[in-house]
Amino acid sequence: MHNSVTTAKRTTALEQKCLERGVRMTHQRRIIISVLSEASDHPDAEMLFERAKIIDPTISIASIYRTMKVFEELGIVDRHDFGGSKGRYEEATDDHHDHLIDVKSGDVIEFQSDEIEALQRKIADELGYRLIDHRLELYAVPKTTEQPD
Amino acid sequence: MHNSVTTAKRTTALEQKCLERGVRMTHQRRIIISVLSEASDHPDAEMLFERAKIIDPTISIASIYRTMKVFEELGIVDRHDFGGSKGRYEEATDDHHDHLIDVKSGDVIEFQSDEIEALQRKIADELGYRLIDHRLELYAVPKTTEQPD
DNA sequence: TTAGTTGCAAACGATTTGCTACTAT
DNA sequence: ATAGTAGCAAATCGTTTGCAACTAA
Repeated sequence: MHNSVTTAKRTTALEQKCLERGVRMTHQRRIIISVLSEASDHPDAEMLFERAKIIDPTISIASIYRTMKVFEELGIVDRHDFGGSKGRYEEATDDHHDHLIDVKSGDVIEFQSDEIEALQRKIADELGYRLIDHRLELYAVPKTTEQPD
Repeated sequence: MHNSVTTAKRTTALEQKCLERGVRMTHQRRIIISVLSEASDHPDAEMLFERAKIIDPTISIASIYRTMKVFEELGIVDRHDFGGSKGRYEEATDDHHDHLIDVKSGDVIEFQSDEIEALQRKIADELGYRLIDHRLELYAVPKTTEQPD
């Protein structure tokens, strides 16, 4: 009968945003939206492709790439690269955050620091610039895992 | 036996570092070192290739890529991507710095902030991690150039 | 109805690599 | 002498695109 209320709501919100901008809500896009909303690990295109194929094995990798591009433009997806060669995606949220990459496990942890944001604005300002965007990634190892070299 | 003293010294220092690690100092590598040491604009592989060809037109792009990889491993070159699709290189310096990218002109400005460095370490620490490395890029527009949209 | 979207396969741009001929040590 | 390196061209990898067949609006 009713699925998870939150999931239903969220999906509708994204579909809404697509329709508003004249972007059609296709079968494939609905699948991709559901894959994205279930992911918390910043998947790359191939991971999205694999997960989408579970739902509909006829979907193509081209649709993943095309849809990610459309969604990026709609502002409902953010793309990162985290140093690797492939792009990685996450559903955009209203709150800005940066990433800490656990270099042992590959895990990505999101964090937020108003202090850093303010400092960045201040630095740009002092250099005579107005900050438009930024990218901050911390590469780190867990303290508990730490071993003597 | 002394050319420009500073250039000679620096080149020697890099050559030294290569020899120490069993990396041969070839004609092409010497050229690439000189191109690098003259660049202050974070050139990509193709730019390095063009500049190297002025000195010796027989050099190949493969040597640029191979040498950059070797130099990266030797720690005498840093590679960035600054959001574009191609890697961009700079001679490594002892002092750490981050980059502000002027999105109007494409210029890259280097800056240094102990405050930001400290804050990053603190954030990692609070998340239970020890900071290994980081990447910070500010994308900004000049205040003076600023126009009403 | 028709403009937007799909899957496919070919094209792409940046980078890497196998090979055979050199060259620094 | 010989291990490392060069240039060349072909290969690879992630991503994009032209096209003809569909499909949401």
